[in-house]
Amino acid sequence: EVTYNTIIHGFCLAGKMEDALSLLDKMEANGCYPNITTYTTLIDGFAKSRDLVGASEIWNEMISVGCRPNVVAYTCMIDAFCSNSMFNQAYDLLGTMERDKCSPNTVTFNVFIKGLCAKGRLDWAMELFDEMEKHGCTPNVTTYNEMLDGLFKVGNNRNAFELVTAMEQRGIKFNLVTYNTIIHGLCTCDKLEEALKLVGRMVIEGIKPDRFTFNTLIHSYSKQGKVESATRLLESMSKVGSHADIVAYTSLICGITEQNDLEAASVYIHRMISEGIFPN
RNA sequence: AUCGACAACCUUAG
Repeated sequence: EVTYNTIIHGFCLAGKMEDALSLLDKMEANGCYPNITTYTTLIDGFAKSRDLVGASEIWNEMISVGCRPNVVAYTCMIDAFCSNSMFNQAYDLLGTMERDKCSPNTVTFNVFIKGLCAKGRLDWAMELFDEMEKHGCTPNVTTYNEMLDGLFKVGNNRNAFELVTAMEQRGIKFNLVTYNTIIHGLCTCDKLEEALKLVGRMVIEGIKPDRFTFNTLIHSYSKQGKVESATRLLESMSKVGSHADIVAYTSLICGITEQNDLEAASVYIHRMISEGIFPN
């Protein structure tokens, strides 16, 4: 079963849900019984493909063969509802979990909060954020990162920075994503100097800026017309082990093009191609 | 009172 599960997981990651399903059929035909992991893998795959019908079909099959959903299965199904913006159904399922003596955990709430944040439903996300403690689920750094990102993206920088302060007070260690999220938030409101200060701070903390960090800054510099700085950043990436990728080049080239410097733009297009990165 | 191996959450351009 593990072998089947692993391959099914591979198909799900590739978004090839038809192949995943035919493998499920095959495993059943060969006398292998799908287990809870098989079902959660498939439900998660459908959730990520935003295919609620597919997810529900697996869910129903799981129930009909007498396989009891566990916390992962419920969480994946909540994810499926959330990716379809069906938050009321997701919330109902959260209630079902409690009744089913299958308590949600921090990941369950994180999935729900992520879905709400993705749709700008920060009001509801903040409620859940408060509510999860009452369910015995402590927000972790991922929870905070999701909330921060959501708050910045709806332009609620004030609450975002309050949350940053709260994290510091509660001793939540910032990770790479935390820094990248805040840096992105600062860049979005053109506070590039503040963003650079944070880069300095993360380095001091021993956290290496990655391509998300660089790309965010390159985009921001390009947008502000500071193409030289953007270029310098892109050039420096390889020195710290992050290879410039399609996002870095696209951001820089957009900036250069804004300046009507088409020759420079074509230089970078050729360079990215020579590095095996093809413009899309 | 679990041999081991498989499943769920966060950040970047367009």
